Amino acid sequence: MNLATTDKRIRRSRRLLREAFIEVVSELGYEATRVEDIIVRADIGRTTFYKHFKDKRDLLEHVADTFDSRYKRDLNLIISEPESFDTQTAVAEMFAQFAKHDTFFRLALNSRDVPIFYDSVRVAMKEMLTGLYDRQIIAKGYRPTIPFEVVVERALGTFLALAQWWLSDESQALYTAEQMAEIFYNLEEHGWVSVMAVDL
Amino acid sequence: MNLATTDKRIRRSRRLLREAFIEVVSELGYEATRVEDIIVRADIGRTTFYKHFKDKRDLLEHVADTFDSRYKRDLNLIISEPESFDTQTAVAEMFAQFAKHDTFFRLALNSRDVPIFYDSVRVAMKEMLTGLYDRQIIAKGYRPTIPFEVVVERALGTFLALAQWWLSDESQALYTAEQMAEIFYNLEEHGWVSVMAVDL
DNA sequence: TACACTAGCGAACATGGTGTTCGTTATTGT
DNA sequence: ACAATAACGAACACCATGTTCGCTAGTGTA
Repeated sequence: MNLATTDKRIRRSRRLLREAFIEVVSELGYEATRVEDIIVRADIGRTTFYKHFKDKRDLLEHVADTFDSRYKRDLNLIISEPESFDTQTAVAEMFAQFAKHDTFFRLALNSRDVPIFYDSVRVAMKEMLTGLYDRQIIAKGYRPTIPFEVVVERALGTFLALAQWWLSDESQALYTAEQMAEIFYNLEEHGWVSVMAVDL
Repeated sequence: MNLATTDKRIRRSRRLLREAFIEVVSELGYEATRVEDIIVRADIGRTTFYKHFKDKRDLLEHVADTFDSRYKRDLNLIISEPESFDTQTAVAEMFAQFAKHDTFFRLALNSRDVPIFYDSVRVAMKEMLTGLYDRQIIAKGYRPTIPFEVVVERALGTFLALAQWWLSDESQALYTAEQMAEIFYNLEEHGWVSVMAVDL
């Protein structure tokens, strides 16, 4: 796909198409979105669209790749830094990334209509959590009685459920990324009762 | 949709279309499948297809509904029985249902290409868990500090991760449905460390 | 069994989105 | 300044969709 073109016109066209794609798909859903809708929104000629992309699917993958490389770069920085060996700090950084690219993540998590987005996010987050739990298990000499895979899948489910809720509505205003990480930590470490208060 | 028609021809046509749908979509994937492919495989006239279904999506939903009604009946019986007020017993019954209809559930949990199958299972399980957690929260006077919705979504993630693992490979031989329910209970109640042993 | 009903059928058709071609104009990198 | 080429719009062929119509064949019921 040769992303790093020098020609301004090419970069501009692709950027406009990416932006229009996210907008229109957010409104209509992937299936219902037509190429026509995208190029009208982007104010780009029909010919130009097909010069860059084979079809709607091709653009979808391009958009997914673009976002992937954007937050994966940041996330990889997080893993490599020594202070992120603390789980809570690392998870807080993950939530911060979600807030930073919230348009994309909101689309990815909410519409099961665009499975590629959801999957790519899922895979990236799973890698993160796998690394984090791996460290803890080694550090503390734990030995899983059920497959490690299942422990991670479960933590991933928790993380994505929290993230989805955090991005929806206006709940980002209620909790900071650090507070979300704390909730995640409590749920994982102490079970669901840890997020319950008791009425007298 | 009036599923229980008396006319043999109607039942036959719909059955042939359901069967053809599953076959063709398995081979080509949902997106790439055309109505043309389905009616050729089913050996059904074009007119007949559109007499029964609005479009490809409509048939998809009909197929999902058909599978749904096969296991939902059993699950609804579980909720209504008094002994299932105990969470662990109810969850064990849910695992037992997965084992009973394992062909369908294995398909639904693994196939990402036909999200509606996965979704319908997800929705059914979510209803179950919502009922169970609702009871516990009321019984113990708990007051959630994060949305009840998120607690349930998280439990659902745990349940589905365990179920998917249990159905795959031959791990059904390793644990019984009751033991899986115990693992689920420990994870939910006491956190992930509860399924870890410690090396000396 | 007879008969009214209607599902299934194929052929033909309108519709609408897809992806391509071509000659012209505008913008870019060097 | 200029050669290269991206963007453009209009026109087009193509193909899957979904509908219409007159006819045939299978079905439930009396």
